Amino acid sequence: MTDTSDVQVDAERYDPLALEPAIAQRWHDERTYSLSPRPSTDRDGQGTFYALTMFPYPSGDLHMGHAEIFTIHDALVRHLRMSGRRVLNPIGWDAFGLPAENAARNRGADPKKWTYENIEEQRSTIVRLGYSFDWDTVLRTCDPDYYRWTQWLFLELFDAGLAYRREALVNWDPIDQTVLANEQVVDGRGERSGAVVQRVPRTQWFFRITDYADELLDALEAIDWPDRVKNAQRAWIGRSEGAEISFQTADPGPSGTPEEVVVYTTRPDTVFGATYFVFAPEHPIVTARMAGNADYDAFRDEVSRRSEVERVSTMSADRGKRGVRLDFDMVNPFTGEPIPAYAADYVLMDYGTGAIMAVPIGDQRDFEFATQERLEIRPIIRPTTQDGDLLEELDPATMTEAYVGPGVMINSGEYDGLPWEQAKARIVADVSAKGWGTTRVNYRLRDWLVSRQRSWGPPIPIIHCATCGEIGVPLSDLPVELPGDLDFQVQGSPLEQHPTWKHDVVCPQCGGEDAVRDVDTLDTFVDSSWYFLRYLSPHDDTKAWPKDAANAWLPVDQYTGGVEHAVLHLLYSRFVVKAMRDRGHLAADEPFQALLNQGQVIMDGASMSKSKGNLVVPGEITDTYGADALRGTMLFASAPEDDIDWADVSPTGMHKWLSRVWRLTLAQIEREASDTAADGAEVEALRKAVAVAVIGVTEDYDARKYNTAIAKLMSLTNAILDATRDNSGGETARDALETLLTMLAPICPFITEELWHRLGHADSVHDQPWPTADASLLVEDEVEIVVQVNGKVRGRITMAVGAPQDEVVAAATADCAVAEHLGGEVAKVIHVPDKLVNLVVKA
RNA sequence: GCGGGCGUGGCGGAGUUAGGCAGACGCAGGGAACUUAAAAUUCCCCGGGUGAAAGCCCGCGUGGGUUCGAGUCCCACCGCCCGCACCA
Repeated sequence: MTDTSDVQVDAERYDPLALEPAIAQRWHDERTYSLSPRPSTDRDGQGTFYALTMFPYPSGDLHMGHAEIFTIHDALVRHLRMSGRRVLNPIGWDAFGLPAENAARNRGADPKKWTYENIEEQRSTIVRLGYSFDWDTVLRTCDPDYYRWTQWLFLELFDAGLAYRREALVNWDPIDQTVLANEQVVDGRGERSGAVVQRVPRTQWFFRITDYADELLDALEAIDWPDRVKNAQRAWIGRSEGAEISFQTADPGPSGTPEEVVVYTTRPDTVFGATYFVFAPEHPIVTARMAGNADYDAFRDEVSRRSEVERVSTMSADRGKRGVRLDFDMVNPFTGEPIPAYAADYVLMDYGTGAIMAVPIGDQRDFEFATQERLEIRPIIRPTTQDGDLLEELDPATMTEAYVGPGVMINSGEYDGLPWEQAKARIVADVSAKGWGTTRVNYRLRDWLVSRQRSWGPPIPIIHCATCGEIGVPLSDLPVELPGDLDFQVQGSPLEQHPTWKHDVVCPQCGGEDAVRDVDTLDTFVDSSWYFLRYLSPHDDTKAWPKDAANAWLPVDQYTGGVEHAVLHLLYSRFVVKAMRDRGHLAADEPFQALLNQGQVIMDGASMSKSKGNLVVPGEITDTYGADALRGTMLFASAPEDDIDWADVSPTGMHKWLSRVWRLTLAQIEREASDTAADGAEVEALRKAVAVAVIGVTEDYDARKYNTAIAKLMSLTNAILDATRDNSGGETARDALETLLTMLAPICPFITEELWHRLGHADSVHDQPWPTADASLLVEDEVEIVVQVNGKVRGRITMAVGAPQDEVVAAATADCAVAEHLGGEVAKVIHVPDKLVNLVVKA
């Protein structure tokens, strides 16, 4: 700061730090942006807009990523309000989760206190940055009056048969003694402990999201989301069409009759090439037959324990496959031949049926395993071109990879000579006719594992009764509250090891005392899968949300957030909405109609982190240049979807521009106060500049292109400067400034509010209607026409609007600069009226 | 490997929806005015080559194609980024 004590300053300097905090606090304390009437009482969807931003996780103060998402979102929201929409713009916190528990475990913190302190810190930063949230709708997923309804949601799904318990292989961290979510496993190791994660069987709760696989896939067509997110969900769901075919064991087996084993295949046409058979190592038929075989147990244990690490650490193509020959054969139903059975790590128990017919000629994985184990590779297809012309026969002795192209069947009995698509259809039909199998659709998507051996989450509201089994806690007993005296220093789950919590219960159905609470909590993604519904009535203690309000407000019109949730939160929320729709609690098919993925804020090409020493926090920028400059800098840097490298941007430049706006406005007020305000010679140019700016900036706001909107506002600022350079400027200059402030308000809410008041307005700039342009100012009598010769620009001429082609050509050929290039006869003329004329000359 | 996206000045980026003046707007840099000086502010220059200048030539990853005309459309290739990854 310069020392101004002995310098006479003409005008007050722009000092955002002096004016922003008071305005920010007033907006918060007076609930300036609360929606009234409340959404829960609103019955009319007309003119309403539900703007949602992914709620923050309170792991510390706000970081630059939060500032980016909120800044984009707030510009959208403030613009919509000025355009006359009633906007629901809620905020809350995704407040359950692992970091609070880790803070408790490592530092002895109380997770509740730790969480609420972080929330308060984030809240004050959000307020300071001027984000216009509705402070009446605040929710925290760790509040009992929120998770009460998360538990209700669980019980709804339980009643519907969509929540169930079964044994599954889960990620087990042997150091922390706990199950980890997939996203907590990085490169096969526990995110926190660094231990190699094991796959262990455990009985867990699941949501039956696979019931909705088809709808989750098909309904993507109708929502306005970025393609990369839709594609990620399509890949995650992974629909494939094929057939199930039943094979039999070659021997009678324990029961005296051959056992049936069903395989799934997308290439039933290649069944004659199935020269061996592979089971997943955990397949029940194999484990039954290999029981007591210590070598096999060792093999199976090693495969299941190491598979996760290998999956991420090695390219699949480079990795050898591990398998063992089993002591029995299977029979290929089409050839009647016995084929050897194997168990191998490349067949997964939880996809398809956990067993495959192996066709080395036509499947790369089978080809690799067959080569490795010296198994027969039988050609059953002769390659053809796409058009069906025969190519050379395959020679297994010299092949280096499986053949997956088109062809006609050979060595395939009655199907010989058929093109492969026809063979596929015939074989599928015959499989059904003979009772050997059926067509089948399979999904990569697995059911959603929701239970966690954690203690900072909603307890699963189930009581296990020795007599009645799994019984839901009655609604009147919700919430099942977390005890306040958990000991986070214990090994394993504090909730499970609490002295009384688990056993202090009777069966709600039979009243029996031989009952215990479920000691697991729900995944934090369950909390966030429905919070956008709770925003409609966050304090209602009679229901999770009002159905009619949900029908009026859903789907969310615009959802803004990071792409890291492409297949987790965004898929889970879609499932929950569809399930709740089918339970009759709401009408919408989808939670989020439109999605905007903002880019990341990085530093010097790398993601920011404390350990890299490249961390910039919003507070640092706000304390130097103010919130307006931070917001403007972020929006000006690039389109919302693109990453921002903070090393490349300039809050100084933004501050300089805002200072210029400040000075121009104060100069206008000065002129008006001294009665010298009169428009100068540039008045027409300024009026036109305003009209051009209004049209362009409005288009940019509608397209969410805030970077170019700011560029146009800067141009308008320059036009005002030019028009008032001689200290002239009356009505027109005031109008231009007011238009500028109005259109800048969604981006820089503080300086615009302050200057708006200084210009003599008692109301808020944020309550002004969005400006419209006087289009008549843009009607011209003359236009500049670009003259090209053979497509190259050679000159420009000024013509009357609507000038006919012959006049334009005459003027163009008369232009000396153009004439120079007219070496020959004009063979052709391309005339785009009022824009361009291209004279084509023969060489 | 499969799927998706992106390549424009020293830098961030405009322009790509609909083919029609490439480099808007800014940052960084250079010069000037004002000032005792500095800061602040204001003005000028700022893709490469050539030229005193006007201008001319080249230029949007590379190579082709379509077109009167291509950063924009089509084909091939190169590079980078992001998903998924033994899913039968």
